[in-house]
Formats: sequence, C-alpha cells, structure tokens
Amino acid sequence: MKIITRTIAINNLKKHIGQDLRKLALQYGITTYETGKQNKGWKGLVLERLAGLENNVSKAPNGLTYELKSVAFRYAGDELVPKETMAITMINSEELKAHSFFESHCWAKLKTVVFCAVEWNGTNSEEAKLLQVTSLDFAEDDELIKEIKADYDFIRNRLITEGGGALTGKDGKWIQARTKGTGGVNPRTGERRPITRAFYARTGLVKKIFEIAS
DNA sequence: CCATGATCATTA
DNA sequence: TAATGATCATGG
Repeated sequence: MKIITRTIAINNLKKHIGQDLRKLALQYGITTYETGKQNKGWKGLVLERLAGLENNVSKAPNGLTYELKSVAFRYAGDELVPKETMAITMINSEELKAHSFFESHCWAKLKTVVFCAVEWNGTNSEEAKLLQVTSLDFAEDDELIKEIKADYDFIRNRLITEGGGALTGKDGKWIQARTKGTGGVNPRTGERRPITRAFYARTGLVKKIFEIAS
C-alpha cells in the first residue's frame, strides 16, 4: 500500500494540468456518459486516480488528511468563475445536532482541501480539461472561517429548533444545506426516498478559496 | 442499501 | 443568469 501525502497528490495532479480528463477516464476504465448512461461523478473519480489514490468512491476520507475536490469553472466574459456550488459532505442530522463546527466533518474536510478546477463546456461536455490544482489550509481564526462557522451554526440551530424539513438551500452566506440524495424512488418499496442533504460551498466561497490559494 | 462523486432541470 | 432542488452511476 502506497502512501500518498497531500504534496504527492498535488504533484501527481499537476502533471495532468491542461489534459483532457475524458481521455484519461477512458484509460482508467471509468464510465463517463458514453454508455448512454450518465455518470455525474466521473470527473471526481478520475481525479482521485490521478492523484495516486487507488481508492474509488467511498466514504469521507479519500485521502489521508486531505480531501480532493473538483469544481466546474466557466467563463463569464473573460473571467473564470465557478459554475456551480461544490459538495462538501453529507449532513447527518444527528451529528449536526451533536457536533460544533470544529468537530464536524464539514470542517475536517474543508480545512485541508485539494481543489481541482475543471473546465466545463456544457451539458454532457465531451471535454473536461484540468485547469488548475491548488491546495489550501484554513486556520481556525481566519475571518472567512468565522463566517462559515456562522453559517454552520445558523443551519444547525434551524435543524434543532425547526427540524430537518425546515432546512433550505437559501440559508447560509458561504455554505448551504442543499438536498442531495440518490433520487427517484426506492425500487423495492416504491416509496419516495427520504430527502437527504449535504453541505455545499457556494460559488462565492469557491472563488474566494482560489483567490486565497493563488 | 446508502453515502459519495458532482451535474442537470426548473423556475424566478 | 443565478439559485434551489432533484437526480444518477458507482462501489463497499
């Protein structure tokens, strides 16, 4: 078992900047969308492989102490901006009630993160160029972190006082509690699957992270 | 079966 | 165009 430190992962990834992730996905045998199905997570899987992590999809810590994330970027005029929000981690209502921000998975993942900017060329994009790789360490007393913590506390408080059904993606300045689940209905029971949520980083936060890191 | 990867679809 | 909510394939 090879140990991939964050530095090594970044170096591995940087070798692939400017390359087309679609071709690499084929190389690694990762389904993209060419089977007629839609694997929305393939970019993330490819990046994990490129970083040297043999780990495929799975639980939270896909690295040792860091988290590998990819973000789709698009051009607004001639400026590169995050196209969408970025999933951080699932929300477990029990844990959310029990843990403060700095005890949460959310913080654990956010504080040592490796970001990959990926070019986005539209729905079912046939190209996905790796634009940039960067990493960032947050400190607990960063102003930004304080504001993020405020969002976390706000969402947490709402969960406690109003229940999970009251949560909405509208809450939060930097992070939000969006729905995120398997979707559809349970094939066994025919019941609607329960609505689950996850923390997402808003585009403004993603942008800020890249500014800080670069 | 469910969390994880992240994008897609719809509406304002 | 931005923002929110919903959705899909994958692997342990």
